[in-house]
Amino acid sequence: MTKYAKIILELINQSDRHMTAEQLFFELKKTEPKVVLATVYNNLNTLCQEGLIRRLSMEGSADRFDKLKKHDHLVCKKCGAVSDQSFEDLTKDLEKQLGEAIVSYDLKVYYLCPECREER
Amino acid sequence: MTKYAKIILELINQSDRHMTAEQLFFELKKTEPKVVLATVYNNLNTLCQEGLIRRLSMEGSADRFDKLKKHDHLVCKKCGAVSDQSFEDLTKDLEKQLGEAIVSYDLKVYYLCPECREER
DNA sequence: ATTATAATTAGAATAATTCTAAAAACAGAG
DNA sequence: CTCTGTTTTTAGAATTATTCTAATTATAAT
Repeated sequence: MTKYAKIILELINQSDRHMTAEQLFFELKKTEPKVVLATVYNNLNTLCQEGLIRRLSMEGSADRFDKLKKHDHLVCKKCGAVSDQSFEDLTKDLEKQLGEAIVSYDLKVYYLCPECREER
Repeated sequence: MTKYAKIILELINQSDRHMTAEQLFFELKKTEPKVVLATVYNNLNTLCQEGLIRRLSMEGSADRFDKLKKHDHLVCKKCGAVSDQSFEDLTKDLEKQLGEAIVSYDLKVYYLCPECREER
């Protein structure tokens, strides 16, 4: 594992924001000012391929990257904010039903986050 | 509802392919040779806003558009092929648990489609 | 130290999508 | 009908996210 890959992986694992490549790039720059956006993209791609992080493709905005630990996502339909949520009881069943053939799954639940709900 | 919006909506509702804007554009062109890609994008956006179709954002490829009828998706992790699937028993529970606050949800199950599995 | 291999950089290239301004189509009032 | 205002469509430039290519730098192995 390369230098930058290691730091990027830590950034993702330590934060519970769901950062885009660009946001990770800015974080990374704080300690590694020489790094370049393409490097972040490259490393994110290899980390995904190696199955060390998870890519979340979002409607209407750039992909976000997340730790592996299994969980689902609540996504605000209005502002796009993402938060973690576990629908364990349900997804346990899901996994059982799906069986071996399944590689993974992605459950996104869309709602209006508290802030956006007030604005209405 | 405008002329092209109507045809696009029909194309989506009549097919069970999960077409990208570009694929829809080529379909549309068969009967409406003058239409332009931007028009397809515009109409897809308004159809989505009006809640008449559903946008599926896919990992690593362009958004696909789908009819409203509630169902889930099986996505081949390798070639990206999308097919419909209903995990009704599970998602009924999901909806019950989620309750009022929820706008919608999106469940994608990743697997290896029969073709890709053979290739291995 | 020398060479081979892999990682990073810089920046051009690409793909998907949006934006802008002009042209065309349509709809209603006279 | 014909004029006028509004909406839709068009053409193409612009933008955003991402990938690619080639050169450079760093790392590891001999």
